[in-house]
Amino acid sequence: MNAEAEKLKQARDEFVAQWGALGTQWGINRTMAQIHALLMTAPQPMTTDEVMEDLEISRGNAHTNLKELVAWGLIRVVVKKGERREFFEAEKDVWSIFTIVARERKRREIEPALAILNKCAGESEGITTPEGKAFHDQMRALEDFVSFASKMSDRISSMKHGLALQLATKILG
Amino acid sequence: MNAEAEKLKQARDEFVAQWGALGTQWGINRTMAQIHALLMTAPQPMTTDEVMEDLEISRGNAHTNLKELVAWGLIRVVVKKGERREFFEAEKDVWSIFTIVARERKRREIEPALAILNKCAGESEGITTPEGKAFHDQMRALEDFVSFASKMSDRISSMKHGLALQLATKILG
DNA sequence: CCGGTTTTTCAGAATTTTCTGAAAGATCGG
DNA sequence: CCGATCTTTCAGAAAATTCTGAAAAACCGG
Repeated sequence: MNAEAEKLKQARDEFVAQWGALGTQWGINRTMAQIHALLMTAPQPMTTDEVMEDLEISRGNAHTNLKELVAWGLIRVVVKKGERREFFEAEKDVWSIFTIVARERKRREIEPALAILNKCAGESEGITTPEGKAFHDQMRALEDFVSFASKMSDRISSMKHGLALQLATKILG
Repeated sequence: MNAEAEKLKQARDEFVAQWGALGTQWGINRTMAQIHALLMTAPQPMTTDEVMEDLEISRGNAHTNLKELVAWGLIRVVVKKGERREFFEAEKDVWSIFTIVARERKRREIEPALAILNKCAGESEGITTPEGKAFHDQMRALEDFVSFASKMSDRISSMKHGLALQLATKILG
């Protein structure tokens, strides 16, 4: 292997390792983040066995996390002519990745929060004590804000990349 | 205890329990989220012992998570005249809570990501193979996007609540 | 300084999450 | 239908995280 290929391999390995460590912070498990990093920087779609070998993980682990990434929509299954094995390929466009992650986070973080707030606000509706009133108001304030954030997230995610950028320019400018 | 107080207690207990469960999804530990929920809905600042008793947790656990919440800025220490014990009080304003969480998430999620991307982009600079070029481009694209998101987050967080709402109206309208 | 109170720390226990490896299930060409 | 290949599942192992409880440290009025 020549010097350039060696340098590339090193940089890529580092990216995969570090991205995996970072995944933990994001509430995503290490392996899933590593596979994602690996596929995002793979020149070709990869098989389960290649992923296993590259990351030195078990088949079960590779399989589960590959399917999870497919469920998120961050990677796709690719079938090749004359090949029975499945190949996996990552979405590489950053705006697409962003909208996918935003959608998933909304589903897992925003929507359950809204449900709780709405329920608690409802249950404390009409209580006449000062404490009850304060609690109710606090729930409503949180609910309003979260609901508002949810709508913003939808709106931005549904924009085309260019349009979002244009909006951003206005905000940053 | 009368019916209204009972109803309130139930609603609040549910909020604390559910918010705690939700915390897990957010990458925050259950106890920390529960304490936060408890203090956000407390009519008065609370002591460590009150928090312990209310959530049925150990002193060590209560202490560690209270201090962690103080470090985040989500709660404050309050000293009362003639009292040696510390009391804790939560920030209740939703916009303040949002900016604190946004700032912390940026620090823990965005900044480390930027560092990795920048390093890997640098290391792969100037590699002439097609794979090397593709890797470098991917790193730069990710870096640009994350850096951009970081700036947006700063800009929005530093707005006054009213101004943010005004901007939001423009986006949603 | 003393005795009482409150805060802090941390080793080991408990719990939760993730991973392995092997077995079972599916798919396919012949 | 068979044998080969690939995919899926899952019980138990391993690892990571969180919690307890008790001891140590800090603090304070007198």
